[in-house]
Amino acid sequence: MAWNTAETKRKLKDAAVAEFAAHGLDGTTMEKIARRAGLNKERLYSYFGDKPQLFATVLADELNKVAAAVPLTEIEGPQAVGDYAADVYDYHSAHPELTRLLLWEGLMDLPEVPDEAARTDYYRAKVAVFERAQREGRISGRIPAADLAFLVLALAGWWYAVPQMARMMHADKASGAASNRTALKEAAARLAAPE
Amino acid sequence: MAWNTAETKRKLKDAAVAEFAAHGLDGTTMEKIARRAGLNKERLYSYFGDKPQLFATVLADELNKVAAAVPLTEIEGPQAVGDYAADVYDYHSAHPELTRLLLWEGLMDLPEVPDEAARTDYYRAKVAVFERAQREGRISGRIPAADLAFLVLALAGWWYAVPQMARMMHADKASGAASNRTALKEAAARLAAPE
DNA sequence: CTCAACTCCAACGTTTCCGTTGGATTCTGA
DNA sequence: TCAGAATCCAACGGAAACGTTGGAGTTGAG
Repeated sequence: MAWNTAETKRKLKDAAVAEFAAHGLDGTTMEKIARRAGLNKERLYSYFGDKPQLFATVLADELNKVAAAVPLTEIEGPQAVGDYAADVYDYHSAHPELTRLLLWEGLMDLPEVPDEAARTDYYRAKVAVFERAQREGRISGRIPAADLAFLVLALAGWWYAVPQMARMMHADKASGAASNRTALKEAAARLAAPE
Repeated sequence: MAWNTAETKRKLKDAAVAEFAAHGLDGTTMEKIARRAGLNKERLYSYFGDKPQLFATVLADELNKVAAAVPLTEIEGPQAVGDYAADVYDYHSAHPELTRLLLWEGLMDLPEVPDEAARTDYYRAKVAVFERAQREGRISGRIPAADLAFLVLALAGWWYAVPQMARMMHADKASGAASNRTALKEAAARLAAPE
C-alpha cells in the first residue's frame, strides 16, 4: 500500500477536531485522537507538535472554513442583518465543532490567540461592512458597528454556548431549532432597525 | 486552635470556584484546589466527594448567589429590559467566575445538569416576567418570551464567552467596558421595543 | 539492485493526577 | 481526667497521559 501523507494528516486533523470540540484541550488525549484516526500517536507529534500546537492548528483551520462558508459583503438593510445571523446560526448548527472550539479557546484566556493578525483582519472586515451600511443610512447607527457586529454573533452563538440554559428556559413547549431561528432573525434585525 | 469546619469548607469552596472557573473540570486538579485553600486534598474528598460532585456543588452555589443578586420581578418597558441586561453584565463583570462555570458546564453537554429542577424554575420565573410584560403590552410580543429572555442573556454574556473575539473586533479603538455596556443596553432595549 | 530517506507503530520512561489510608492531633462529653 | 469521636495531613498505590525512541516496513532515485 502506498504512503499517503496528505490523507494521513487529514484523518488526524479530523479526529482532532472532533475530540477537541467534544472535550477541550485538557479533556482530550493524544492517544484517543490517534485511535479515532486509526493511527499511532507518534504521527500526531511528528506532524503537528505537542497538544497545544495541534489545538491551535485545528482551530485556525476551522476558522478558515467558516470564513469561506458564511460570507458577508453587503448589508442592504435590517432584514439582511437578520439573514446573516440566521446564516451563522445555520452554519453552527451544521458544524457545532467550530463554536465549541472557539468557546474552549475563550475559556483559556490566552493573551494572544493563534493566527491573531489574520483573524483580526477577518473580524474587522465584517465590522467594516456594518460601518458602511450605517454610514449610508441603510441600518441604524445607534449601536457602534463593532458592538453591533459582535452582538449579532452573540445572538447566533449563545444557543451553542449554554445549551443547558436554552433547554431549561424552553422547558414547557417543544419549541425546536426552527422557532429559535425565527426568533433570532427577528432579534438581529431589530438591533439594526432604523429609529 | 479550635476546629472550624464551616470556615474550612468555605475556604475549600472558594478555592474550588477559582480553580474550576479558571481551568474547567478537566484542567483543575484537586491538589491545587487544596493548596490554594491552604489545606489537604483529603479534606476535599471527605467534605465534597469526588471532582465532578465538587464541581456540581460549586456551580449550584454560585447560581444561588446570582439569583439573589440580580432580581427581576417586573418589566415596565423596553428601557427596563436594557437595564436588566446591564445589571447582568455588571454582575458578570464583578463575578466572572459564574459565567465561566456555566460555559464549562455547557461544553460538557450533560444530559441533565445538577439542580436541574430548581434552575428550571428560576429561569421559567424570569420568562414569566417577560411574558406578563408582553401580554400587558409594555414590550413587544414579536419575539416569544422564552427566546427574548434567553437572547437578552446572550447579549450580556457573550463578552465573557468569547473575550478573544471581543478584543479582536474592537482592535482599533480602545472602546472599554463602559462603551460595551452602553451598546448592550441599547441592544437589549431594542429587542423589546414596541413596533 | 541498493541505499538513504521517509512513514509508521509498539513499547517505554516519566510525570501527573486521582482517590485512599494510617496515624497524629484536637476537641468534647461524661 | 479520659475515652472516643472528629479533624487534619503526609504518604501511598494505581491509573492515565505525555512525549520519545528504536526499529521495522516502504518508497524512489541513482
